[in-house]
Amino acid sequence: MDEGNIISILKKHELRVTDCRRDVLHYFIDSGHALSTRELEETFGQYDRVTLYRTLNAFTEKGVIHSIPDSSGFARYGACHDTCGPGTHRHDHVHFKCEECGKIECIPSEQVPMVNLPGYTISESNLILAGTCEACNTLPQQSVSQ
Amino acid sequence: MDEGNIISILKKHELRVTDCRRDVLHYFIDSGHALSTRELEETFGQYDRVTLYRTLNAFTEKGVIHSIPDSSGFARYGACHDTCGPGTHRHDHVHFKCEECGKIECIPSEQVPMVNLPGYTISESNLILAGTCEACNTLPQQSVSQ
DNA sequence: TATTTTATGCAAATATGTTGCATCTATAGA
DNA sequence: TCTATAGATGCAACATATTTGCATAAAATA
Repeated sequence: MDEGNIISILKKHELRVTDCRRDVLHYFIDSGHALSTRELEETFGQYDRVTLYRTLNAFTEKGVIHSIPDSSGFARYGACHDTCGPGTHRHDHVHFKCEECGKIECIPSEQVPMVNLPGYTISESNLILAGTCEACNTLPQQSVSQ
Repeated sequence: MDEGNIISILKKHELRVTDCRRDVLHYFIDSGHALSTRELEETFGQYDRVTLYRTLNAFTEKGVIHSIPDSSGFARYGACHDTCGPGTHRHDHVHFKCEECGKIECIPSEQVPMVNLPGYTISESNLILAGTCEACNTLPQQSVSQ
């Protein structure tokens, strides 16, 4: 994606355009998988850890990215769909976590089923799948990166 | 649940019966919601933090409890169904997280849908719902405890 | 360009989770 | 019931993750 689009996404979400935010958003959109804070720290050593954390929080609050439920205890994030905005966040996602390579992919095509729970209000619905991804099923054993 | 049942559950899962394990398992079974490590530390101040972490890991390995995917970045745990054991863990769960009171409930009756992803092997399937629970929908505003 | 609002970097604090080791205890067997 | 032993506990220390305060720098607005 080109710089113009990156900038317009930031502005649309009421975020000031800074180097850090441009670089991080670029990376989110171009990488096909969900990102851990660890991976972001390693990728963007030029920015302070604190700045990266604040960037992630700002992006999450404004609906640019969403945090992904994970039982490993580390926060993970993925880029939101175009339809997400400050007040119009689309709250249903399907994610697949590969136990071999550790990568989490967003599966956009699948529909998260609606569940009926009388008395409850459901605003968000996340389906988390885990197993072995296509690449790891095909290729020989890969190194595991949490 | 009475002490005899607690002890038999521990033994059935190849776990030595100790005070800490009895108390923690009791609490898991009697509380209707999923527990954070934070809540366990606060509840069981008489036991060392390390012991509680090791208890959680032992319970998880033996299939007494399961960790619950959560986007907040904290580990959460819930008691497993009767069908779970050291080698026979049921790897599909539905959980509901209330945004008001912060509690996570296990919804045992619902079926997690099977998703077809060609080339992928799916070994686990978790559906995470979020919104407002029945109690918070009925009662006036409650305090939020993460 | 001047002003204001917000982002950044650094230091430090807090939270979360693990490891090593000495000691104690639950369990099984004599 | 007593004893041996594998495993559980507590303590100290470590490792990593995340947040907060504050001074400075930069972006947006007029």
